[in-house]
Amino acid sequence: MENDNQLDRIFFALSDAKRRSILTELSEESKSVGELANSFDLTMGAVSKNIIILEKAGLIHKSKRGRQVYCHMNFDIWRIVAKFIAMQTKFWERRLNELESYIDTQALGEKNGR
Amino acid sequence: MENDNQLDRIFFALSDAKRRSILTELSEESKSVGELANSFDLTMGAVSKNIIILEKAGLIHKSKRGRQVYCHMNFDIWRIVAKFIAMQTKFWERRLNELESYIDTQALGEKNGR
DNA sequence: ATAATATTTTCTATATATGGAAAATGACAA
DNA sequence: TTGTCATTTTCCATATATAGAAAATATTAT
Repeated sequence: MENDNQLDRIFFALSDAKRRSILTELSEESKSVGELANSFDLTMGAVSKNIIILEKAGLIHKSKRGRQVYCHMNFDIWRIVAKFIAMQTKFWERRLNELESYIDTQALGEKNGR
Repeated sequence: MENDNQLDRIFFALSDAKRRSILTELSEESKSVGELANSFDLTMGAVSKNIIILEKAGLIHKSKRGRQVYCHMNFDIWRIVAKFIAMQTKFWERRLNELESYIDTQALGEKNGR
């Protein structure tokens, strides 16, 4: 299963409260590494490293504006997580399948709209 | 956030492909530690340790039948994961909130029905 | 060119994760 | 009781994660 490593990286990235907080901030709005470092009690180096973990998991992506690096949430990656949940949970299966196809159409909209 | 450690444990438990495979097997049917050890190329000790990680995350629970320890999937724990996803993903928020209340009623049914 | 700013990388130390092998525990059977 | 089976625990070695501090890189400003 080639996709397994991707899930490994996603779930590992999510297994740390600091990284989840970073994601929560980024789900509000995109921020630079420095802005994120101010929000958390961490050096810039530490934040930078955590951001790389989130990036390798595909949960965020970066863009340069001047000397600042802005981090943006990748909303459509959550489709993979939802698919995994659907596989585990018999009860919700039908409901999550609906959700999944909804996400698929949203992901398309994302690619065209942003 | 007292709940953070719980999420840490859940996502960390899910960050390993072997443990996810164990969960997939258990979502089909409950199995003993030995049966699980046969399915994977691991010693019983190693499987036992991974099962403890899944247990501490609340993803499974155990029951003894004779000298065998049977592992059962905890379906309702996924509610917490779904809630986290909902917080991150603006687009699906409304859909996931529906899902969440569906899960809440299912979780109640679980407690009475099993 | 030089300085200042934002970020990444390197170095270092500490902590945690992992699994095998073997000892220990617990439960049943004769 | 003694032996056997299923599981857990301990011990050990190896690998990875983490963050701070300082050096390196890249970009803008003077």
